[in-house]
Amino acid sequence: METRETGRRVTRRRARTRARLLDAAFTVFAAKGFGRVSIEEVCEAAGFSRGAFYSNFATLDELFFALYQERADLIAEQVTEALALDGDGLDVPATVARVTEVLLLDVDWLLVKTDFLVHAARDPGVAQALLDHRARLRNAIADRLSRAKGHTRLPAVLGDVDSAAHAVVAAYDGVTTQLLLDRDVERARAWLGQLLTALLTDGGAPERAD
Amino acid sequence: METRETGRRVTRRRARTRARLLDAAFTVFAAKGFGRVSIEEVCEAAGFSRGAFYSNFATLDELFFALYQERADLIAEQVTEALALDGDGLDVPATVARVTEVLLLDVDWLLVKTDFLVHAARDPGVAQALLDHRARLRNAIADRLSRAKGHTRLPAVLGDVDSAAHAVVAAYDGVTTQLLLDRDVERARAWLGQLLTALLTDGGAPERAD
DNA sequence: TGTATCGGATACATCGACGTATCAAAAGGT
DNA sequence: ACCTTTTGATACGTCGATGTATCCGATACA
Repeated sequence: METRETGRRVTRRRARTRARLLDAAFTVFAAKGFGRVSIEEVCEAAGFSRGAFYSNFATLDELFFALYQERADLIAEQVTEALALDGDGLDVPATVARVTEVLLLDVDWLLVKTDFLVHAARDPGVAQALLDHRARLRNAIADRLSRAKGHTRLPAVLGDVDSAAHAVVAAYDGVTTQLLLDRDVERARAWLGQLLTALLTDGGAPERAD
Repeated sequence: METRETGRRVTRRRARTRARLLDAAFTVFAAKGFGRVSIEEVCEAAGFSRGAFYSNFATLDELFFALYQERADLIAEQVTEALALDGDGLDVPATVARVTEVLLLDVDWLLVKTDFLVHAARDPGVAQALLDHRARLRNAIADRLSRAKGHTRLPAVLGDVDSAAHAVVAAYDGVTTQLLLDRDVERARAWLGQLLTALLTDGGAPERAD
């Protein structure tokens, strides 16, 4: 009778509609941009009326935040996995290729993510969430690099592995920007691979056994 | 409304109000984001009523586009200037410092620019304009690099100067993304400088005369 | 199966933004 | 100074989006 801690009595249906709303929101946001989407459009795309929305979210911002977090966690997981596939002996080109594939998988996601960036840039709370997510990714990369230390060496200017991880993220963001404009995923992947190789191997020269 | 070809009889007042509208728009867009700004807000910030707006622009998109082009041309000019200051013998750190200063001058501009990117990503025509602007910048950089060739050498993976110019732009975009979130301009400048140095000098090792 | 609660649909009132039509003042030419 | 054209202000009608209040069907649990 009480709905104290363990929550509501009915949760199966609720979870389903919430998920459907998030999925629909992703599609609609990707197509039109967060700033040009109304609550009603999202509901329509999900096959609900606005009642369902207001029962699950207070505002469109809230839904956007939930959507971002859901997908961002998914990506973070995939990246961590792609990083872990090698043993300790970091095969730079192969790992770079795997990670690149995950990061530049879906242009729609990049669109939504950039919308979210613009949104976060004007709201300190949201910005913090995004910074946290980025830090998580960076740490995964830094861990990977430091585990491989001794097997491969990094360029001098990038000093510690943290700087190197920062550089990787910056390269990713930079390539993303161009990709949003020309929509050429293959080229972006190749280009990101080249950039990361240049950054992570000493001088970018073809590998020498040492 | 039609815009006549030859003779506007009155242009002084018109030019002034147009400029004031653009300035006000910049402020308002930077503060709230393009997607959350109404025509009336822009007019109010400029000290006009909506009549003035509709007399000068057909839609908010049109104003946004005009605003972007105005400021982007200004930046391109400044960058070109900063690139030309050296003789032929490209002093990498000094030039990088100058360009970095120009590119990361104003966070408000970066906010507006990123809004514009998001906007362009969903409109092929606008995207083309942005791509053109980026190409102009890239070419200025590539020219600079090729003029300096023989004095300095580039890392092998970046091959031709065009790739190097691409890398510079990508680094800029990447650093911008982080800057939008943490708003630390000084750190961003230092970081961009470090990145560009790592990319443009061979392996990032201290320069050797060759 | 009964029943109390939950979840989503519907209807309604409100509000803000938009675009236009019209008007008065300003500006420029002569 | 006069007259014409431009330019920005005002007033109006419209439309879409929002949030809420209410209601009915669905769902879990006894």
